[in-house]
Amino acid sequence: MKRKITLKQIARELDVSISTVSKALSGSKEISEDTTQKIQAFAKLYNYKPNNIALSLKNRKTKTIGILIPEIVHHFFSTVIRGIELVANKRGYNVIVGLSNESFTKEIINMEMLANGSIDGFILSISKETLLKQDYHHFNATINQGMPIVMFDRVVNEVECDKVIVDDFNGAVKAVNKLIQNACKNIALITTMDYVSVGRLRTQGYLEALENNKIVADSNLILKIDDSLDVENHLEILENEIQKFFELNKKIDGVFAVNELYAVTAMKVAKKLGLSIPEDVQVIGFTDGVLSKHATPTLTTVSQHGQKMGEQAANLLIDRLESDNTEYDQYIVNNNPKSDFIKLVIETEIIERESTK
Amino acid sequence: MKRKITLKQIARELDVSISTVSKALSGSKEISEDTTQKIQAFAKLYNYKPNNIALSLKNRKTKTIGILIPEIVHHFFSTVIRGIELVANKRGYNVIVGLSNESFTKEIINMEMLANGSIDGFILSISKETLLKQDYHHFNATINQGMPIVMFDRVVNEVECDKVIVDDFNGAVKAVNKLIQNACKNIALITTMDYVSVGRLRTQGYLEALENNKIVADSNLILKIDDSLDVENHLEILENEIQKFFELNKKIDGVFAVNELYAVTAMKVAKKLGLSIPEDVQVIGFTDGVLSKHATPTLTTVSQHGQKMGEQAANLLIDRLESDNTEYDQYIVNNNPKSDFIKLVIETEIIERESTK
DNA sequence: ATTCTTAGCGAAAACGTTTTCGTGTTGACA
DNA sequence: TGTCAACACGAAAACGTTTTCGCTAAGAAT
Repeated sequence: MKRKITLKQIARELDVSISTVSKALSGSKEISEDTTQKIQAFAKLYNYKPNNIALSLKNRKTKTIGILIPEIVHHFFSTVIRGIELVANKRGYNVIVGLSNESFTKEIINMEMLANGSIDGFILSISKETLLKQDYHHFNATINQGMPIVMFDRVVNEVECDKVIVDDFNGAVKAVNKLIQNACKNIALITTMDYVSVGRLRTQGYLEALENNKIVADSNLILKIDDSLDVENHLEILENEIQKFFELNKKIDGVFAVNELYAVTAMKVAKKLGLSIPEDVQVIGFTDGVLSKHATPTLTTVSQHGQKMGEQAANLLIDRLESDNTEYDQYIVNNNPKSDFIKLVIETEIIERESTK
Repeated sequence: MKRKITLKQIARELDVSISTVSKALSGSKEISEDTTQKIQAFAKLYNYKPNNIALSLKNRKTKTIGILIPEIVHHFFSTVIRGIELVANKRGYNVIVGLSNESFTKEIINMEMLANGSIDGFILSISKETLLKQDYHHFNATINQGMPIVMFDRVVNEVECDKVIVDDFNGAVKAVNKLIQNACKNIALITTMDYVSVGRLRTQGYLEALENNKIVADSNLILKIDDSLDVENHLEILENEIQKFFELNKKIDGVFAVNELYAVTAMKVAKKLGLSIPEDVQVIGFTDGVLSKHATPTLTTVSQHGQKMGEQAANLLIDRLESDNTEYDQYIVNNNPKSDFIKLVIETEIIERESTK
């Protein structure tokens, strides 16, 4: 087994100095043609590649991006990672992943583990617990140490940094508008109980669309699911809740759900109750994941373009990293309220499938 | 903005030497109580944390694991990552992710990007293209440089390293046995065309189970899908193929599919043809993903325990990294054919749901 | 009074780079 | 013959650590 070769070894072997080797390999014209040839050949033979860690230390940049997300077994988040990895790789960066598992503490631990030189900047989405606690000091502390952050999806005004969000509000408006255009008269909303997250914006969009169309919102038509409990593993509970909801509101002819799980479950229940989709009830769900594509009938959704979000976030971060750093420091030093942090809004798109007419 | 503070700065500020600061912070009893107190207080005040890159360079280990997988928007792979991240974090390691996107070249590029000091070892699953090419030199080259690799799921005998695999063969046997016990007489197999991957083992398991039960395999009951084309985005093609298959083989009363997509599509088609599940046809799919859980009816599956695979793989790798390295080097140097590389087999489990009786 | 310990600290090397600044040799030119 | 430029290369610093070794001074032991 031959360990990776270093400049020093090449130098010793070829009886020149380390500096000469370094220069020869970078093609400096300070070194004679002869020596350069010899050194390059030798290096190639032994497959010399500069040690990244040494470079990182010297350059004080790691060419690595830290991703910190609540969960990875999740269609949306994994598409975002794919987007980030795509442009990161293209631009010469690596990607290191940390999972907060929706926990405040794990989020902090992960940040501290990475913020000590391992990465050049963060791309993250805030954990539920952090959103509940409304404690964002760790983000600000990181930024104050000169490490840029780009937040996506679950963002927060209290932290000044670049952000990439999906237009939850207008996505919901579009969806509900579509149902209204499709002649739905009694549109139900299935949403989450906790109002901290993006769910709130989607609910607001629902209300806005109704109002715009001069429809009076009926609170009976709004079902709030307690998503603190682990729904994924207690599907019966979800199903029962939705079934009761349907039975209490027989007139429902349209459903807008804030995620695809609620949407497909609603379809399942509706079919069970003898309703046909889309004839009797039309359904639209937020988030375009695997479930939507393969449900029967296939589900019309509001796509969030996760991959695109990831790409944009990565570009934003790398642009910032590679722009003149003194500039960035200025922002921080001045604590300039109208500093030009960018907030990118990714437009949603309605993917029409069989669950709507 | 205050950049992260270093030992040197603390030393200068407190008018001691760098070594003294380092020792004081690590609680060396070489330093007097007084000085230690003073230094520790100062360090805490300025939130000193040692620079990871410098430590990596000094210790010649990064405490980082490289994961290289074909795809991340994929339930199985993301559960594996979750498992890896879990134990990695617990044992003080970070996790850096590279995606090969099923491409041989991207796999190599990614490996080279990471193998130059950025990580201590790899956990990877081989890309389809690499399996087709049967070119594994990059794996062996990496191992020869002293960097351990743990392969999972898609492994290959040509590379000597630790491996974690799921028992595809027996998983398939179990599944088909279950169908037979449930009185299925004509069990169809829906598998993939390319015989390189794990699909082959599952097919063999199917055949074995039939034979064990003295059932003669009928080649008409085997449908091979060409998975070189992008099935996910051309569901109609898949659906049509399966429909034709069903129409040609009316006697089918059981289906074993090598992945959940094929299984749910089979269910969809069966229902369309007026067959009820599980009364007329029973279905079992390999891989327990989101689709299975939410299909109607819910799908009985062979679970691969992805998270567990990830955990085992991570433990294997970290054990190797932290065991006396000279030992490991021995294996490589001697190129010992019966060297104790470990091959862990994760047992599959049948998750019974509504698609079987 | 001399030697020996020991406590408390600093200097320096090492990890693997890149880069700046010297330095010695050669040949040309006056 | 002496001066100078150009060429080819090496020494050393720097990035931020840890650790080994050495040094000094004070007190203990002889």
